Amino acid sequence: MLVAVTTGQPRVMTVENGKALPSGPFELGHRSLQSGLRDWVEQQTRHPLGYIEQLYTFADRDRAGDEAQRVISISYLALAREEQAAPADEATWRNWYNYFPWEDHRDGVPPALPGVIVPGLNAWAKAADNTSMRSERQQRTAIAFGLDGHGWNEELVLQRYELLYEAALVEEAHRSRAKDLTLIGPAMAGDHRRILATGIARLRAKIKYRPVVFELMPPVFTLLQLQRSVEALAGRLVHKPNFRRLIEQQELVEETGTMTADMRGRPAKLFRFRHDVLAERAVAGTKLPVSRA
Amino acid sequence: MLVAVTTGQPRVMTVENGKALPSGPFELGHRSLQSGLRDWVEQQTRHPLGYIEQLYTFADRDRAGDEAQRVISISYLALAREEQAAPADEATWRNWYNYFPWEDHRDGVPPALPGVIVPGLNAWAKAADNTSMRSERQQRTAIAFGLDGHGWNEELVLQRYELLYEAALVEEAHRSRAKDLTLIGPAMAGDHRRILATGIARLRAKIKYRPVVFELMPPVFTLLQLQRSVEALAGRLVHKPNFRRLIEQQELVEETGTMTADMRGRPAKLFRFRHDVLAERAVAGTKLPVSRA
DNA sequence: TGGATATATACTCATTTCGAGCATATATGG
DNA sequence: CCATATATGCTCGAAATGAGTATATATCCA
Repeated sequence: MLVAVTTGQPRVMTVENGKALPSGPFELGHRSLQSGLRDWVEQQTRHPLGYIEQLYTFADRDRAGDEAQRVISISYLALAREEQAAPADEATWRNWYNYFPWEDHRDGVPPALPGVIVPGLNAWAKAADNTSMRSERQQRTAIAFGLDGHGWNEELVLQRYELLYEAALVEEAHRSRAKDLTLIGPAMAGDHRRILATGIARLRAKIKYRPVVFELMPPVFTLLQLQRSVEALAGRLVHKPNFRRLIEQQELVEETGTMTADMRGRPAKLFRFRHDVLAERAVAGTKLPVSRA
Repeated sequence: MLVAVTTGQPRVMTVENGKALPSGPFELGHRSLQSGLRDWVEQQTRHPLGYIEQLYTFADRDRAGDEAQRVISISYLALAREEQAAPADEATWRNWYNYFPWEDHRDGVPPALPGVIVPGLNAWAKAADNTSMRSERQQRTAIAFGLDGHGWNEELVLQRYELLYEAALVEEAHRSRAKDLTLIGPAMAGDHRRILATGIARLRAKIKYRPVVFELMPPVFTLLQLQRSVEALAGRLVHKPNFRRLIEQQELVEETGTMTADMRGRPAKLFRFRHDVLAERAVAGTKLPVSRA
């Protein structure tokens, strides 16, 4: 799962007309899985890769049809700067909110939430066999989707996807697509959408305590651009003065001396990431003000 | 990697006379890797498993000698209550600080740190080829081991182990064990000690925001016992009143109504974990006051 | 030319959280 | 009865956090 941010939107590299994440067989002859992966992706996409992190290893039986030969899939999260050349054939960048329309709260609560999802999940909860199961489904729904006083928690991406899967509100949950339910968002091959949800959750958690956003930024940027990137990933807006306060007091960036031009509004200072903090803080922690309740 | 806490010490299940972590081939015929693992461990150790989490998947070439057939190893972290019957043959619980004597700061700075480790790492740093490499090694050492004003960070277990490995201060780093260096702590088979370090780091990070400590506690416990377990894992002491404040104000536990007896000092209330918070908070977050700087 | 508008940047303030110390209560052991 | 060990409750100041306000400097367009 390869992520970038452009024009204020989080993008993910897809293949097969947006129906799958890039994947490939493991090549022998590399020192490690990571280096093998890096070579493979850079060759496929002509993008230099920044940060790479392992997501999860699957070997579940119901993934591939046949029993005898089980495939082990190791999923990765990688960050890149999109700017450069177009991706290789077949591969395209897609806004990840295409696949998770309920996850973008930057312009308020997405219409699909009160419109389709909440009613659908309520119906699913009511359809449970007994009372305790019903109330458990109700509670999980309320926590995951921030209903009755629970507040939206942007990190619960995977829990939300799994609820929708259990409630059969996403296409992947159906073997045969006969149902006349309103299904939410386009499906992807296999469990690729689940991997996507895992990666988004991981990234949303990580930007709060590791300086990984900078892997997604161009070499030089304004503080507002940085803020927009964080907001794109988190799917929610942050308080501008507080954002700047945190960035500056942690000395994550330094001024380049130059300013933006050709923009609406007052020109902004351009900053660059202080790469020396990687040594100090990659390890020791950072914080971004994506609120926590 | 199977973890428990008894008599105030963090233990890990080992085999081969403490030289290896339990491991086994993947059995087909299970629904998923996790369920397969759970069955396997419960059968091997006769311990019911609580929490399970995937650690990391390796397939590095230098792990097994031969090239043609590469083994993929998926490591897991699992938590259990030790109380019950003795483990199966060959398997024994060991204090994990046997393998990482420099990680236990509950009684102050371990003597091995100023005695052997810091001098060893300094020598290694000085032996670097050029100035920038020297200062980089110095800085990594200072951050990881909390030297010159950096403060001890208990989560950097893996970084510390890797430094010691790079500096060839642990036995695993030597193919031939000819060197006359003072080597620190007993080695384990393959990269098992590295897996252990990864697991400890993960667990130390996790107890701060997820209620996983309770997986290691008996059904009923005092607040001090709970505190001692946290301290055992974290390798550092916590402030008692603040610890109690956090536990109580988050309503993680409830009184059983009974008290301890046969103890020195004033009898303490016994508590049990409120399992309902798993629904609310397993997902939404918790905090423990293991300090962060 | 002069608002309207958009962005940049600086400062303030109340609330919450956190780390640390102090005080008191109730047991055991001699 | 006193030393000691543990339990439990309270206070206080420093730091972090969330939210609001004010001012500066651009562009756009009537």
